[in-house]
This record gives sequence, C-alpha cells and structure tokens, in this order.
Amino acid sequence: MSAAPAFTRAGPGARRLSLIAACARVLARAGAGGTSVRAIALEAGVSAGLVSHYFAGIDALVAETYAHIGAQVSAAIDAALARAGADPRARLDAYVTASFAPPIASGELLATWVAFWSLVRSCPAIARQHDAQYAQFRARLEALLAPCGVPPARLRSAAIAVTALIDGLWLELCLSPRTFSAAEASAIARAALDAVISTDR
Amino acid sequence: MSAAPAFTRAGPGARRLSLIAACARVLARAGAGGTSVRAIALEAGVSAGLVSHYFAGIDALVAETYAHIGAQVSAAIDAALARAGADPRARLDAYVTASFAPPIASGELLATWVAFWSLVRSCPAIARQHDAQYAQFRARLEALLAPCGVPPARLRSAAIAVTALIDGLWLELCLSPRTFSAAEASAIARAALDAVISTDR
DNA sequence: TTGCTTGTTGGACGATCGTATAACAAGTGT
DNA sequence: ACACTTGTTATACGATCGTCCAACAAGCAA
Repeated sequence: MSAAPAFTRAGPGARRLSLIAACARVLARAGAGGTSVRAIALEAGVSAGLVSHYFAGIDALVAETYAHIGAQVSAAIDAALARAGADPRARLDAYVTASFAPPIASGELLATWVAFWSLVRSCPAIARQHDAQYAQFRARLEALLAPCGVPPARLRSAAIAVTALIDGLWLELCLSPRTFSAAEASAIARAALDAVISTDR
Repeated sequence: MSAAPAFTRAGPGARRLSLIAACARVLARAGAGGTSVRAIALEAGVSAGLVSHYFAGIDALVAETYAHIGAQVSAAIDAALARAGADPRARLDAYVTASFAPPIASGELLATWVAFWSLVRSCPAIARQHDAQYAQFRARLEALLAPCGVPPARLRSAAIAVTALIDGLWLELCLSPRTFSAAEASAIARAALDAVISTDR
C-alpha cells in the first residue's frame, strides 16, 4: 500500500501564480501589516521557504501581486464595457457602475490597494507600477470621454477629474459603506459626468 | 560638581503630546510598516518602555495620533478660510487651494493617512474616528456650499461629490506628483465647483 | 539637607519576522 | 526497478517586534 503523497509538485508557473493569489488573499484579509511570508505560505498550503525560492523577497512578491490585481480590475472594467454595447454615454455609465460594484468596490480590494499605496513612497518599483496603472486608467477614460463630445483640449483635465471623483467616492465607499450607498455614489458620478460632457461652458 | 541630568522629567500631558508628535513623524517617514514602539521612542528621545507607560498599546497611540493629525488638518483649513474673508465663493476657492498646498498635500501626510486607512478595517476605534472626521469635513463643506446657492436638497450630494473629487485629486497628487501639479488640481477642482454651484440644471 | 513621589530607564521575555540551506521525496525518463 | 532531476520541506539563524517590571534618579516638599 502506498501512503498519500505528502505534497504535490507544480510547474514553476503554476506555483508562482498560486503564491501570488495567496498573497492577494492575505493582503485583503489582514492588510499590509499582517502580510508575512509565513501567512502567505500557509494560505497557499506550502512551506514558508518556498516563497523565498520563487521570489527575490516579499517585496517582489507584493509587487507582482500588485500587477496581478491591477490586471484583474482592468479586466472587470473591460468586461463591463463590452456588456455596455456601442453607445458612448452607455459605456461611460457602465464604467461608473462597474467601479462601484463588486469585485472592484469591496473592503478586501481596498485593503489590498492601501497596502500598495503604503509601499509607493519607499519602493520605486511599486511607484513605477502605480504610475503606469494610473496612466492606463486615464487613457481608457479619455477614450471613453472623447466620443461623448468632450473636446480634445479638455480631454486630459476631464479624465483626471472623473478618475479623481470615482477614486474618491470609491475610497470612502469602501472605508465606511454606511455613509452612502453604491447607488448614491453611482448617481453622483453620473451627474458629474453630465456636467463634464456638456459643451455649454 | 554635578553631572548633567541623564534625562529630564516632563508632565504627563507634555510627554504624551511629544510621543504623539513623534509617532506622527515616524508614520510620515517610514509608513505604517516601519512604525514601531522603538522607532517612536527613538524619535521622541526617550526609552521604549515609556510608550507602554503612557499608552495602552501601540494601536492606542496611533489612534490618538490620528485624531491629532486630523485636528491639525482641520486647523490648516480653518486658517485658510479665515484668510479668505466673507465672500462665499472666495471661501470655497480657499478651501480648494489649501487642500492642494502644504502641509495638507504632502507625501508625508499621505503616508500618515494611508497608515490610518490600513487600520480602519481591523480596528473599530480607528473606523469610528474616520467616520467622525469624514462627517465633520462634509458638514463644513455643506456650510460653504449653501451660501453659494446650492439648494438644500442637493447639499448632501454636492458635499459628497466635492469631497470625493478633492480627495481623489489629493491622493494622486501625493502618490505621484509628476502626473499633474497642485495648480492643475486646484484648477480642475474649481472648474468642477462652477458646475456644482450653477443652478441651471 | 533629607525624604518622598513618580517620571524614566534599561533589560528581559516570548513571539514572530525574513532569509538561507541541507535533507527529503515526487515525478520522469531509462 | 533504477537513478536522476528538482520542486518542496524542515530547520536554524539573527534581528526585531510589543510588552512587562524592578531599579533608578530627577525634582519638589518639608
């Protein structure tokens, strides 16, 4: 008779990915302060040494997790846009609605994002990733605003403003969901969009 | 001959305050991850044991530091409002300008704030403080918006929107100052205010 | 000057941190 | 059935974490 295997081997790619996913879960559950090599390894069901084996350090793992989560959020928004169809204003509204709905608007994702923000100032690699991510979000929003009649000269400002408004609403919505609802946040953002895309000023 | 005193005694109130100030400086310099009892004590020029003597734990110290910094930001805004005079729109502009100028808009303050945010989900006391602080900011903004002609029915939404916009701009301005300048953020916010206080919609 | 109050120190404690490394075993090809 | 590759474990290490407590000394009162 053969005993059950004490562990299962995984290809390097698969194991790396499972560690990144585990890191994201720990980050969401325990925040940046509670995220340690051992906690991640326990979450992934492997030994602690394996983290050091696959990543240069815990900072590198967190950085890769940042990119992974960012791509996930991007995908969620892209999916919402694809569902919205072709009408420019409907696409804009879909962008807003998706921003205040799970999985984007959630305390877990906030904890993850805050953990990244706390590393921006001390870790240049994280800072670069943040800049790239923000630029990508702004560019996508510009592409959504242009068909709605926002003149090119105002495109940059409009994208910055809408991104900031959504981020601010999203932040407060995640921090204390009792202050206002996702529906209210969405309504406020859509009202602001009306003002932004109106040409009479 | 008498040797120089090895340490100087301070009244309980003064020592508590110096520890809170030291905690704020460490939080700003090293972020939540780098903030330890020993680092705070070193910053304050006292021994590590003293922190435990004055505060129930490091969480309590951080919570009191949160309240302290919040009051400081509030005071900075009040000072800007006092300098702005009586004209309602000028006061609103002063609020915006102050939000994007030191000492409010700075990487150090961001690090402090992010550290607090990272504790909101796990520490109910911090969460309660955040809610109170946010409510206070929103109430003050409502008081500024009302004289500008914003009807009472729209006051709440307008205050939430403006707060979110300023917070979002402030966040990105602190995270990566190269994306846009404080002047640009201020201009964007003031343009949005024009839309909010206009009654033609 | 003497004694007392108490703010302050410095070290000890166990726990946990990130990292490195040698031993082990699962899976594969022969 | 064998050896070989390598993904994985287990352990050890020094550093640092938060907390606690007995001893010390600064400053005030008598």
